[in-house]
Amino acid sequence: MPVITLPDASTRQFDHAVSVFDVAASIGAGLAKAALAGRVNGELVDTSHVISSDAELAIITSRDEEGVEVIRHSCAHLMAMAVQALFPGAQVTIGPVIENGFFYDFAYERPFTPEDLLKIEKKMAELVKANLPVERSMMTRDDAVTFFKEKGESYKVQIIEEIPADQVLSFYQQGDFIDLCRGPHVPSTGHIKAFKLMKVAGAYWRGDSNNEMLQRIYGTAWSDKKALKEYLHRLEEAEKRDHRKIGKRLNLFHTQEEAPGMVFWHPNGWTIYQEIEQYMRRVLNASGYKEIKTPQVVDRVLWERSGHWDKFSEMMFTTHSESRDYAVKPMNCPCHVQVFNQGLRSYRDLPLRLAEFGSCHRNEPSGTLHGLMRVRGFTQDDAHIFCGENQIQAEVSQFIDLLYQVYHDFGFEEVILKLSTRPEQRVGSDEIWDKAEAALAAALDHKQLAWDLLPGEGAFYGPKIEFSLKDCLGRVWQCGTIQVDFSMPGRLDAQFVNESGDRETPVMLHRAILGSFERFIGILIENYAGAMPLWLAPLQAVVLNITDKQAGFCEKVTQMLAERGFRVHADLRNEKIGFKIREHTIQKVPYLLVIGDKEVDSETVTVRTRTGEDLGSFGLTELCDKLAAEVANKGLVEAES
RNA sequence: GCCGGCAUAGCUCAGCUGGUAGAGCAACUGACUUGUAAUCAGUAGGUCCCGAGUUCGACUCUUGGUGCCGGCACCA
Repeated sequence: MPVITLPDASTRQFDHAVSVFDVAASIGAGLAKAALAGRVNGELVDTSHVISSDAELAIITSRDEEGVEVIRHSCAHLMAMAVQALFPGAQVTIGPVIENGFFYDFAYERPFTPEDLLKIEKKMAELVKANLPVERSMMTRDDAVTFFKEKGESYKVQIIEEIPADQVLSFYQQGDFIDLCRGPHVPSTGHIKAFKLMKVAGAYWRGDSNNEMLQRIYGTAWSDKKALKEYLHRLEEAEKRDHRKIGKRLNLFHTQEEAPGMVFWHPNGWTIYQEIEQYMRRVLNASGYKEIKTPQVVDRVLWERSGHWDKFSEMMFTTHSESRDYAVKPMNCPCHVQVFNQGLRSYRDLPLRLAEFGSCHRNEPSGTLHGLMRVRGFTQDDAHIFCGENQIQAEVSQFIDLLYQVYHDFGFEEVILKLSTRPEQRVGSDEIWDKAEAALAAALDHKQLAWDLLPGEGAFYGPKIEFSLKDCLGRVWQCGTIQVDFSMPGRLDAQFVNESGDRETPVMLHRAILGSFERFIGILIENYAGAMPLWLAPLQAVVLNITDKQAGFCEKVTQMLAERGFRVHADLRNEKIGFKIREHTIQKVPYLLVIGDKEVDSETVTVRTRTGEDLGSFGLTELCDKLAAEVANKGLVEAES
C-alpha cells in the first residue's frame, strides 16, 4: 500500500503497487503524456518502474535537466538503431550522453560520410514517427554474452565480459534493436522530438591509440524544436567569436604554411601581447620573482640529464654544429636550474623565484595544432621556485592568490581546477608524495576552491594543479599550472646549504599563470569577441573629423592623447562620418572621438563607444582622466557595467 | 600521428555531368566636404595549394604531397 510523496510535499496513497506512469496519470493526463522518467527516492527510473512501498517521487519531463539527458541517451540508441538498419554489419560499442548531446561509436567496414548522416537522420525521424515502445528487460551476464555473440556484436561482448559474472544486466529494446544500458529511457521513440546529427569523427576503441579506430557520430538533442533551434543559433554566434576569424579581421596575427604552428604577430596583436607581458612583469616583480633570460638552443646532454630526451626527443627540434647535437629548448626548467647552480646557495636564499618569458618550441603532432591554442612555438610566463619541503604549501598558496588576481584582471572568473596525483611510474618516496599532494590539496581547500581529482595523472616527478579556461565553444584549455618537482633538482645537481651546514637538494615548483601567451591571448580574444578592454586594445581611441575644416583641431587632440600615453589615431579621410564610425566600430576601437565645428568652437570632443553608446561631449583634460582611470581599472569598469 | 572534410582575387564565397574563371567587400583613380554603422562612378586584380598521371583539352577526374578545419590519441 504505497504512499507516494511528491516534490510539493503532497502525498498520494495507492492500494496496490503502481508504476511511475500510473502516478503521473493519477495527477493528470497531460503529465502522463509528458512523463519521460521518474526519480524515486533520488534514483532515476523508467516510467514503467513499479513502486510497491512508500517512496518520494518526482515525475521527470523534458522541462527537467534530467529529462533532457534521458532524451539524449535515448536519442543515442535511436541513432544506433538507424545505423544498423541502414548499414548491416555495423557493430555498436558505446554511446554516452555528453554536454548538449550524445555520441555513439560504431565499428563498420568503411567510414561514414556527411551524406550518410543525412540518411541516418531521416531514418531516425521515421523511427520517431513509428513511436516504438522502449522496453526494459533483464538478462544474466552469461546469457547476455551468448546473446551478443550470436548477433556478431564482438565489441558489446567484450564490454559485457568485463562485468562481474554474478550481475544481472538491464537491456533496452525498441523494435528489433536491443542494447545493454542502465537507463532510464523514454517510454517510446515518439518522445524524441528535436535532434540533429552534427559530425562524424574517428575515435579509438577504448580511447587507446593502439586499438582500431571506430566511427563516432556526434548528435545534439533537445526537449523541443525551439530549444534545438536556439542551441544551433548559440553555436553560430559562438563560432563568430573564434579567435582565428577575429585575428584575421582585426589584423592581429597570421600563420602560414611555411611555419605550421608558429605565429606571425602583426602590430595590433603584438600590442596586446606586449601589454600583457608588461603587466605580468609588474605583477611578478611585485611578488618576489627575479626575471632572467636563458638560451634558445642548448646541447642535447642537458636534456639527457634532465630526463626529457628519453621521453620527448621526438618532439624536440634539433640541430647540430661542429659535431655537437643541440635541441631548441622545449621548456625552460633545466636552464633555470643552471642559473640556480651558479654559486653556493644558502637556505637563507630560499625560496628563490626565477621567472622568464621563455620562448619554447615543441614539435607537436600535426593533428593537434589549433590556431593560437596549440602551437609549436610559444612563450610561457614561466617561473621556478626553489624552496624547502616545508615551504611548498605557503608558496602554492601564494601562487594561487596571484593567479586569481591576474585572471580577475583579465576578466576571467570561471576557472576549472584539477589536482593530478601520483602516477604508477614515478620518482620520490611515498612519504614525500604524501606531503606534496597534501600540500596542494590543503592550499586549494584552504581557499575553498572547487576542484576535481585526477588520480594517477600527475607528472613522473610530482603532483600538479592545473587551471583551465574555456574557449567560445566550451572547449577546455589548460592555462595555469603549478607542479611540485622532486626529481629535476637532484638530477641537475641543485643544492643549498641548510641550517645545519649540510648540503640539501631543494624542491622545485614549476609554475605558470597564463600558460603560454599564445593560448591565453586566444582565449582572451574569444572571451571579449575581439572587443578588448581599454588597457589591452591595440588602438584605444580614434579621432574623427566631419570635414577637412576640423583637421587641425583633430591633430591637436590626437597629439595630446598620444602624449598622455594613449594609443590613438586620427582618421581624417574625406569620408562620411557614418562610414568612418562603421569601420572603427567593426574594428572594435573602444572610443570614437567625433569633432565637428561645434566641438572645435567649444574645444571638446563628442565621445561614442564601440557599443554605439553616445557619452556626450568631454573637455580634453576630462577625457584624459576618464581614459586613464579606465586603464588603471583594467577591464573591470566594462565588465561591471 | 590516426579518421573524415576542405583548399578558387587581399577577405567572404559562386563556378552544372571536363572546353584554360566570376560576384560582393577591400585596393587604386576621379567626383562629392559630408554630424554618428556602408556616397557615386570608373580601373585594376587569379600558377584555381604543390607535384605526377588520364585526356585533343583538367579549377573540375585519378594519384602522391602540404596546409587548414572537426574529432580521437598526445601535451615535459
